Amino acid sequence: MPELPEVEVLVRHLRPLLKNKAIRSVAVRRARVIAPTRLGTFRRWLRGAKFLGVTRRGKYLLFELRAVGSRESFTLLGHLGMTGRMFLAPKKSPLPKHAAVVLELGRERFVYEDTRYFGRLTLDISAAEKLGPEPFSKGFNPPAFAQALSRSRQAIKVKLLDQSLVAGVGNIYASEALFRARISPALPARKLNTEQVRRLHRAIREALAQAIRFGSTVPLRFEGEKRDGLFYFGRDPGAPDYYSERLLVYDRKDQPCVRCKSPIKRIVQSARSTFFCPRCQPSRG
DNA sequence: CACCATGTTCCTTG
DNA sequence: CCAAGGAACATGGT
Repeated sequence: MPELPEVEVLVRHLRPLLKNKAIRSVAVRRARVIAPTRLGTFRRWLRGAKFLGVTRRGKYLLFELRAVGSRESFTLLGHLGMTGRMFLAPKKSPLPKHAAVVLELGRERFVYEDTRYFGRLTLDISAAEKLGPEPFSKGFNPPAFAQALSRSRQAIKVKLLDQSLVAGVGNIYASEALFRARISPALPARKLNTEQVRRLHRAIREALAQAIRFGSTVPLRFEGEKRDGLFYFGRDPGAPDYYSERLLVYDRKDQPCVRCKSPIKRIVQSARSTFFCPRCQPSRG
């Protein structure tokens, strides 16, 4: 369930639930997800520590914690990879098959589960320090964006996945932003003109903001077992299905473009699917 | 069996 | 040193 909007919605959900809760015990069921932190180190730092807050940077979750009797706080870094989930569940509730880390909080437990184990929950925060600007920050502006694009011959769609360019855009919202900006995903990054850079800058913000708004509005079930193609969160049974109105091009191969009715095309770039409308997003023009 | 999947990192090549 | 491409990681759905 990754990409910035999903992480943002999750962080807003977890923040009040975790605030001031202390970790009574730590269970690491899959050591790879805490790497490169060692098991002993991980347990020593977390056991007894209290959650002060939760924030987001790109697709990362930053848990601020403080050890008992200490005035210094430290950061636990989370990432959901492709299939990660983080949620609170009642104490002794059945653990999912791929529960990777479980933190006992008293009446409740914090569960990080991840089917493919591509995600992380670690004390090594170096990955988050290499990220580019947050999409809603002043640091992400058209001139700086243009400058960053100007040195790359890569297709703009591929370049958007580079987290040092702008943090948080993933495979879904890269296609969505390019559709909104009416720019071909195959256009080399350095070929975008000033107007296109402006449109793309705006489209990225709009695609992400709209998704956050959507995720904040719809009832979500964070501990869900199954993905539902909606937010990749679980959803309450019977909740209305807004999926058809949510994503404009992603996963819509052969379906009519919402703007011009031409069939949406799927291409592969750097071994990943890209969806676009060949008429609204022409290679030239 | 084949192909697909929301991500990042490491290794190689130019 | 840098940019770019591809494999690897691990599991499940269709």
